[in-house]
Amino acid sequence: MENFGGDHEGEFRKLISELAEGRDAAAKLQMILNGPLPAHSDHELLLLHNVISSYNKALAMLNYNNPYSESTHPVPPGPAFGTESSSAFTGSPHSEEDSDRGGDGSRKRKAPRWTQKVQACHESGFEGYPDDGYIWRKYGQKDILGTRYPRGYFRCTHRHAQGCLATKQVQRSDEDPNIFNITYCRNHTCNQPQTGGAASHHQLPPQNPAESQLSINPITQVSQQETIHHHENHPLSYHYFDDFPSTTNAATDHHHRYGFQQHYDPNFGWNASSPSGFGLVEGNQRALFAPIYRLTI
DNA sequence: GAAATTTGACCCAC
DNA sequence: GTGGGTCAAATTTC
Repeated sequence: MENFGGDHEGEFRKLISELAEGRDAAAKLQMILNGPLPAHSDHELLLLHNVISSYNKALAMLNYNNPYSESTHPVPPGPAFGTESSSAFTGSPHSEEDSDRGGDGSRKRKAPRWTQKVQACHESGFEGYPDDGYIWRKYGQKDILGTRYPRGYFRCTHRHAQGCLATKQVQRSDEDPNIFNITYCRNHTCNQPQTGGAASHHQLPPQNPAESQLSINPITQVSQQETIHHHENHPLSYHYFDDFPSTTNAATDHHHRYGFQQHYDPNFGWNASSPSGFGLVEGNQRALFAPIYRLTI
């Protein structure tokens, strides 16, 4: 934001801080309204939803133009990018892979990573981590030192067919088993169906924030519920929660459309075998997810 | 039978 | 040497 040039860094940060506080407050209110207490009208929820969305968009705009951010494109992806995902695949998978291997053939890479914390708020005992619109295939699971829950390793199901190198790691939070830490690595380069499924309504594809910045869709962004953390070096850390109107129909439709499968693991929760661990909602159960993004490049 | 998951082994960075 | 990430064979599911 050009108005924050010169010596206005403090003002800029203060402005974002105020916006973030407002959004947090609205988010808390939304969580209450979405809680187990008697249902509130859709109109009320929609209004609140719009408030949060406005905060988010303001923050996104400010941050995008933030000259003080140490990250070139610090705004992480939002759940609403699903339908826009294909246009965001601008990265070169080969170059990423090359950089991953550091030129010496090493499997350990330093590809950009970004972490999404997803809170599964459930009323019925069902829990899981949200669909991000992509179909993942689990290729490993490991117990991580110092953590209570194992870490699951997923790769894009089109890895071989289309050479998509996107991977993600899913691990339950020690502090709150309802929170899943999902670390994405590499953007998708495949052409997975994103339209029509529940995913496109709830969760953005796991795009590297550094590359998805320019594809913000303010319309779909309205239906987000997430908390955003900035790059670890970024002075700001803001959150926003947005409604996750996971209707039963949407979830089951997605299930049928993509052959949705999940298995419950007592340690790991819902283990998704296909569309990326979406919190399957059955019957009249309603699930809310609050993703938390943190760029960890 | 095809596709996905599980799980032990292997490789590599620290 | 240790821990994290990936591979690949075995197993399971559809």
